[in-house]
Amino acid sequence: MSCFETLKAKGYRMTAERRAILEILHSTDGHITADRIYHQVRAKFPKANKSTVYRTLELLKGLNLVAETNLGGNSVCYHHIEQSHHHHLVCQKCGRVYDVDAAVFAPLQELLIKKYQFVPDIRHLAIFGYCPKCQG
Amino acid sequence: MSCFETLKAKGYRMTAERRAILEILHSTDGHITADRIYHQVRAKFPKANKSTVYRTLELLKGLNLVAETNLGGNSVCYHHIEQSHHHHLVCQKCGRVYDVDAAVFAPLQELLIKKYQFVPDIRHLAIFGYCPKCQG
DNA sequence: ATGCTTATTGCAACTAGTTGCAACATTAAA
DNA sequence: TTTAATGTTGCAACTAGTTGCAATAAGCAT
Repeated sequence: MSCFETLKAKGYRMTAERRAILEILHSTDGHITADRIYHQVRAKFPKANKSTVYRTLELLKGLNLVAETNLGGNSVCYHHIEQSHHHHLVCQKCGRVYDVDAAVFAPLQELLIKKYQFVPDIRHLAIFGYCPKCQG
Repeated sequence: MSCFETLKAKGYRMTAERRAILEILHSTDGHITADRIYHQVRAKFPKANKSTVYRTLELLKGLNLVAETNLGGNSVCYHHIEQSHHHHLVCQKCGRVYDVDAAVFAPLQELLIKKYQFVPDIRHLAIFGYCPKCQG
């Protein structure tokens, strides 16, 4: 199901701004901040408002079409979800971001379900620490 | 080593505002937002500034004297670190917060070290999901 | 194509948190 | 106790993100 169909199926509407935001997310390799999305949307729709961008990202996040990740800077990053989920290891020293396969978290998820009857909804997690090059 | 000594050992100074903030953190059971700390400090020092509160919390966080946790509301929470570390399971439906012992994360930590040579610095983590009462 | 319902937008004002800078205050040393 | 060094504060202006509301426009039915 395409993003368009997912929106429609839930009674949401497809607007020019939303299309633009989805296109930006699709054409972006890696992460992008809300502010950068906003500026790109403005290039096409000069009077688009930032609240529209934030509200759209919030909506897409709720529909599981984009992932929101706090990579430790002063603003949150977004990216479009397609294939496999992955998480991030962020080095507190050098700032490098490493991708980790979601499978690594499977044991933790099972443990939380078994021990706490809590079903985690781990979508895009950033774990901070020290990378191989910055230890000691 | 007391908070006071930890600060002094690193060349930081103990001021009236810092003392007030530490007292508030110590006397608070559970979590408290920066804004609430700010208002309590103001009760004692009417012209204290919010940037002082934020800067002090940032400092204490760096010294591992307080933990910062995003519990999903619109502001981050703090609490003073004493005994054992623990993490949080936050229900996305009802908002309840459950404490989880840090030991639950030990296997994940080992895996990250072994597989990625990444040493995680998991201090206060919030995992979102659905609690026992809100499933289905 | 027209009209109706209601989702969506722009706006403006707001909250949470950050930053540069000059003034100030703690600490240790003389 | 005075002084010097520098850590800390208040201030004001800023960034990121949110919210209520009236105006607008998408999508559907006719």
